[in-house]
Amino acid sequence: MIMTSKIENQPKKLKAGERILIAAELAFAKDGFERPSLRDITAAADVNLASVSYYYGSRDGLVDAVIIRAAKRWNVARIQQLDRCLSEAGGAPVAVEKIVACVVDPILDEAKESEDGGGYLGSLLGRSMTDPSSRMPDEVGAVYAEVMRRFDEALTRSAPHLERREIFWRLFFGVGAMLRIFTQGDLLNPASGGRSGEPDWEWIRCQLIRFVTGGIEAKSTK
Amino acid sequence: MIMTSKIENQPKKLKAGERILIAAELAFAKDGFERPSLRDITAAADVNLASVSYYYGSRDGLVDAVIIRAAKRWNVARIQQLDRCLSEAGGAPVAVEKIVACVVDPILDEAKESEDGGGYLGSLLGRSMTDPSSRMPDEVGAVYAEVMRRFDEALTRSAPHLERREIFWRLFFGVGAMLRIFTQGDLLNPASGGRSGEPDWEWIRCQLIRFVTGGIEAKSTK
DNA sequence: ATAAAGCCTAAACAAACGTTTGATTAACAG
DNA sequence: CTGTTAATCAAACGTTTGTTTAGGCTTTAT
Repeated sequence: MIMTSKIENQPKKLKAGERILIAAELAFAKDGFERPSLRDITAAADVNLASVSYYYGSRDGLVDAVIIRAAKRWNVARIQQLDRCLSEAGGAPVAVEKIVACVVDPILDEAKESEDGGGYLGSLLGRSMTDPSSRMPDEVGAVYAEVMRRFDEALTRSAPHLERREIFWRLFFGVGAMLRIFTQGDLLNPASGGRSGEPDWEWIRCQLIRFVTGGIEAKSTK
Repeated sequence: MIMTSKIENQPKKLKAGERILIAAELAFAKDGFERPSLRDITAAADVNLASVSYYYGSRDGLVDAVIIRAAKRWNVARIQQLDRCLSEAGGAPVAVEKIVACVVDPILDEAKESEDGGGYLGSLLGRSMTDPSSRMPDEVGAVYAEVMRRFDEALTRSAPHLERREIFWRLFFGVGAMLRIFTQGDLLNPASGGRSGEPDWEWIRCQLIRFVTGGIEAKSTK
């Protein structure tokens, strides 16, 4: 018989490899790359423990896969948004503020839309760049290099007062400022400073972009 | 006999509790709060494994102790430097740049002087604020609150264009920018961007301070 | 239908972990 | 000295870890 085996193939039923990836991404973002055990992850994904070895070879392989997937997703979105800005400007330099937005928006958007409101997925980025256990896989290093090259190119035109290495470091600092939103646990929740009911993503975004833009536009140390 | 028991009490021979703390601080800064095992740490400290339980109750207790020790050290230095600036200004508002220096210098100085050049001790701060496993102990939360209050007070006078919550968030971003120096592993080493022989701490410090100052002085979103 | 490949699973593996124990040694007070 | 407390130690405890095994099930191709 044909129909008996699987009743339906609705979106709920992904293959084990995918389900692991999704569960692992959430677990790593929440608790770091070290703490979640494969038993935790596979239980959440509702797959067998051995599937991790089958699909990713080892736990480290799974960590790499999660990082690669997220990094590509973010960096593709960054370059797309930058290209859009560049074509809109039609040859003229793009405002620094807009370039900064291209760097941070893909991350903030994803965090904003994350249903648990905590920006777990955004915090994954923070961890993937800060955790000692996350050795940057070569595959994703190349993607970052390309992104860096593109933004360096754009800022060379939009912030001509800066030296080359200053552009690099100030972008670097800007990313650090953004990561801080995610890596400080329960700061987006109420009771921090003001009694804001829920994290006001748009306000924070404005604040971040203005801060980073101000930092980049600050005068050179030449 | 009296003299036979201990030949000398030179600085090399600290008590086990201290030696654990020192070894653990280095290990946690290098590899995060999760990875180093108590066997690694006690071996490096040249003490018995059970000493951790004896002095700190548990592994979590040791993590807390390391964080508390470092956080107090840094925050005391920050407030001291701020007080010095305030008294030098003699009632007038202190330049934003100087306030920023008070926040970052205690960390940068310690990293600079760290013999292995990698700023491991500075990276400990980054981890203590980013790692999911490092729940901020209450004892150190109070210290941070005091530091925050003092710097908020100073910036209210030196950056009067900002709302209260803007001051908070921009300081927050500034710390994130600083942390980035430490949490990106081998970026301070050569082969990154320029072929600088060794990390030029003074240049990086200037760059960081200028970036953060520019971010804080950027116009309000009011 | 039969074979082959891909996918999934329960069970077991050895290794490493944090913690506890009980005994031994050092420090010190009366 | 004697007695008491603090500090250190080797050894073992019970869990939990990532990984492997061997086999069953499903799908695809011949």
